Amino acid sequence: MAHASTPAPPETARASKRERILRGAVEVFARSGYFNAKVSEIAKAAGVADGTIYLYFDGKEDLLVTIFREHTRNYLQSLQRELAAVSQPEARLRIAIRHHLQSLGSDRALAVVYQVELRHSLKFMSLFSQEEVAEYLDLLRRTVESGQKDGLFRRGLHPQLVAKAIFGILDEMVTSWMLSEKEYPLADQADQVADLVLTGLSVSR
Amino acid sequence: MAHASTPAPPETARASKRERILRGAVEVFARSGYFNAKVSEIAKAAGVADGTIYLYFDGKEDLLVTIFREHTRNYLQSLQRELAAVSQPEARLRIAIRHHLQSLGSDRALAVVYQVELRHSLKFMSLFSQEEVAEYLDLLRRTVESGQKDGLFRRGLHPQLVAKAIFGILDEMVTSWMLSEKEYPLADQADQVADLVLTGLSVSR
Amino acid sequence: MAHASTPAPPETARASKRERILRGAVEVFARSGYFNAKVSEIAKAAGVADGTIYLYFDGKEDLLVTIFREHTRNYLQSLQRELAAVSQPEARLRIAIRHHLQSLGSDRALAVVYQVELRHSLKFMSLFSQEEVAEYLDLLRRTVESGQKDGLFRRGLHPQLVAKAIFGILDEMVTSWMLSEKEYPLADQADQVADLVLTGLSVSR
Amino acid sequence: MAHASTPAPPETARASKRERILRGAVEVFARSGYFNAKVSEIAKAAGVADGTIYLYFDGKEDLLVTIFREHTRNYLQSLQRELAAVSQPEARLRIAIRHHLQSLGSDRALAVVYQVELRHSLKFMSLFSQEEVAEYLDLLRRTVESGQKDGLFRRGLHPQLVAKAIFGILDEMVTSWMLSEKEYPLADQADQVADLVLTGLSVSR
DNA sequence: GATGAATGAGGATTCATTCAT
DNA sequence: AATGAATGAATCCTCATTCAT
Repeated sequence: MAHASTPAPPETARASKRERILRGAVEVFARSGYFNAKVSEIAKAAGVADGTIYLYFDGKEDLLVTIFREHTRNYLQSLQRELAAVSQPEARLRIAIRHHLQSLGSDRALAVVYQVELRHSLKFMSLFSQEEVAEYLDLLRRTVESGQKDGLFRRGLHPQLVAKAIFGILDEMVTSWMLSEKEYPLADQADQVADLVLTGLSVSR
Repeated sequence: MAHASTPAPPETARASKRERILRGAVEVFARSGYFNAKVSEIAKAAGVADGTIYLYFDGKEDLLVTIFREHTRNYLQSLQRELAAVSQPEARLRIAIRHHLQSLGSDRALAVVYQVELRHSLKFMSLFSQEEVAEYLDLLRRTVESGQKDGLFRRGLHPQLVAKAIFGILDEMVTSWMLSEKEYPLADQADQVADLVLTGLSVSR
Repeated sequence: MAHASTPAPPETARASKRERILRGAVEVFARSGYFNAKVSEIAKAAGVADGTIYLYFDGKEDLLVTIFREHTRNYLQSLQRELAAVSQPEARLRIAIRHHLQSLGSDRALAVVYQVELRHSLKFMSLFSQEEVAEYLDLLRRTVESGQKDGLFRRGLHPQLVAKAIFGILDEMVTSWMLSEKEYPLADQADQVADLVLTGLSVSR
Repeated sequence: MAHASTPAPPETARASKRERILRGAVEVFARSGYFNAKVSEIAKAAGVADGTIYLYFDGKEDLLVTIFREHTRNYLQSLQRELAAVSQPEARLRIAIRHHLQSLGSDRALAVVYQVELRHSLKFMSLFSQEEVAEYLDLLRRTVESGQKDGLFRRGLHPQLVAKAIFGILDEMVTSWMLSEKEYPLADQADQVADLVLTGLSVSR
């Protein structure tokens, strides 16, 4: 496609350089923490020169924001794909719960960035709770509401509160797993957690 | 009470200086974030010279650790005092939930330190999840267990998981409140949250 | 002598406090070096409060200057006392050489202060070469001159140069001993050094 | 000589930056003393940014050590070159004496660093008396020994002691010159000092 | 596009000195 | 006279970012 003569970083080389930098950042942030992470360390982990990072990103902070945005977007997209064909509220919650635990449980470094590094400051925390995460909470809330409307879930519980509670439970599970020295697979808890949540939501007979 | 003339920095002057420094640290950490907080800013907030901080603490990090330890200790002690005379598991959980939301809901700066600044690094996160917090989780777990044994709470739910879930829900409520731009009193949610939790635990009829 | 009622630091207590501070300073300077020595360390070594040092001295620098001045004065006085009854130039040089090596060889901490700490800066070096030390060099020079006049010492050697040479030799012997890990008595070299010097000065037959 | 266009900081630019920093350090150490010397002053003297110094050296202390090591190495190498073709012990000593006085006498700032700043602490003093300086003393000692074996120098004098004495005399001459306010050329004393030493060593007739 | 040498702002901490008691 | 808590000036070094090549 490129008929240029000289170097001509093919599309993919460029893409992979950007990805390598992001991956390097995830690993270095997870290992050292955002504030202690050195840009030069990230460059080394990515196999590029320090200055190269600034060709792709605005700086250290932009790396963190980008990691958050891209992973959250991917996360939401794949979740929505999985939910597309499922309308049953209970099943939808089970899928969401498993998806949450699987996504972060499959990449400890990414989990550390999500559970620890992204909460470095009020600024990031706000970022965290806006937009994408708000959308995620909304998705949970609507599912709860629809379950209540269908008479599947107990009414009387404020759907927004329930959505936050589910998020809080999942968040705590991930954090707890991430800090644990035992190496259990996080997704193994999906059924238990789903049982807990659905039991809590279930209509008493 | 002291009739002596000279003795100088009476017990309380010294104590209050220490407290002023800790309070200054809470406020500056909440405002600027731990890493961006300048020791000189804390000193100014406390009304002491920069160097004075080092007469009372080992450094910036020690301030954060001390804030955590002392508040958590106080928190646990006052909770245990409130629970001393209460044996009914439902009532105990209601008290714990309200206590949690009240403690952090009455001091936004402290809440920021707890929800954000203490989670700066894996190191602090670990600190956070050890000892005092572990004791707190344990208290919740034992209450759940005793409710299950008494037939008040649904069996089949793993008590440790339930304890984590309760903690996760509370944690999320505090974070959500802390980040919210609305100024609602956090403790007002105590009943709702307690209902949510107790409903989830209740034995179906 | 003091009929005062209360504390009444008797003459000697005061004197000894001053001496204790100076001795503490010699030891701490020798151990840590002048710049790394902390005033509070000296106070501790002397068994007084930090502030007390400032009742007796103008500060850290004054301590070093005072140590130098007082020891050098004592040194010169005792040397002059020993030389008072001796007129023979050879004997006078032998006495001076032994006296030099004995004085510093009997107190390694003091030797360190003299050979190392006093040479911290051009300012101290100048102090070192002025006044008392100049007087010492002069004493050596006059002895050499008188030996030459008497025909005991070879003429043709510039007396001032010889005096500096003798001082240089002695200085090097002290430094070498001070740095040596072996624990030989420095004064044992007095005769050898004196032989060396006197041989060099002796008239060829 | 280099026809390449881009390669950037040519060997010499880099080398000269390093040299400029070292020279700046010599001057600032001589002017202010090691402890009072500010790294930023050295950077200014060298015409580089503060941080640049840390690209070439480990820190302030490393600068002092490097100055010492490199100058001493150069000194010894040029001395050995001068002595290579000279076997006569008297001539060898004359050359060594002149070389010593010339080297330090041609650079007052360097002399200050050698005579004053390097003796800041026992640690540096030890450095000073190890390795290179030990090699220098050895060279003097062997020359004395060989003169004694040849019957040129008086026996009965301990060669090691004589070597130290020569070093002490030279050291004192340099210090004395360095502190003097008169601006006499130090090397002018070479013959006088050599006469003094050789006279002292000469066999009586 | 890529490099990496150079920059220089920024801050935690130490410690000599003061002074109220 | 003695204390020692308090002060606050002073500086080394790090590291995110730039830009000439």
